Amino acid sequence: MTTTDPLSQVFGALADPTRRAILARLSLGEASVGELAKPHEMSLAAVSKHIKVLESAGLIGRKKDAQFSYCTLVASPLKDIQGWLDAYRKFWDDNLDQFEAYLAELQRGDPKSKQ
Amino acid sequence: MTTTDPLSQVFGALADPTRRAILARLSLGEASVGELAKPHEMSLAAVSKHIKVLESAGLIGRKKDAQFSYCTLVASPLKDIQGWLDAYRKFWDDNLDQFEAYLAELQRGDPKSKQ
DNA sequence: GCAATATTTAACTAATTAGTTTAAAACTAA
DNA sequence: TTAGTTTTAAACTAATTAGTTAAATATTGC
Repeated sequence: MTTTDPLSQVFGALADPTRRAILARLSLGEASVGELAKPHEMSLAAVSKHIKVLESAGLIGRKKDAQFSYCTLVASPLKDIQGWLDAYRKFWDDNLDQFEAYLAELQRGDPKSKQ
Repeated sequence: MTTTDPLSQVFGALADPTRRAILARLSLGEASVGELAKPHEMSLAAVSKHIKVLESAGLIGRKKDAQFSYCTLVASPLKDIQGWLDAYRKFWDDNLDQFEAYLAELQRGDPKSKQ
């Protein structure tokens, strides 16, 4: 990810299981860096860096309280990904597939489709 | 992306604007490596590598014909991403927000929601 | 002020990535 | 067979990434 366009940053941030696990944890509610680090086997500093990547991508927000840094999920970049995906949904959406098959049948004049 | 889990591979493949442009082109129909490379300023070899990354992630399929290699979009990994995203949709989907608010109102017995 | 806690930064290493140019491979057509 | 076309592979460089440990920073409570 040499480029810095926002979508690449978000996709890049999600391209790591530790970071996705952090987001999954945050979907249950805010947590401090230490709490987020606990389930992972790497050092706290490593998790701190992962959190920074997520923060740079806009996927988490932070609130400092005393010596703690509380993280919260920010979903808007995920919505952007959803928007990008929308252009491709027609390639896998079963309902749409069926609809297209139905249209194709109509064009062929296949009698099965007429009842 | 040191890890090799499929979701990380797909997210990683999408974390590059050249590769997303290639997918966008393929959404219009199959194309050879040369055709895919034409709009990009980098060398053909570089585009060939990008295509390989997309192929490894399962996002494109290939069909060899004479000296040409024709690429096609394979959308199933995008469907997997959609599935992953689904867990987070509630954090940004306005309709769902409204639906939840509606449910909450029902539970409260708020008279406004009853007609 | 001092000790303890929470987090980040610095310095470093090893691996990966994205690109280059050049060469090789596979095929076509004359 | 030879020349041209398409694509991939090899060898290389420069930059980035993911991790480490150790030190620094910031805050609390005594």
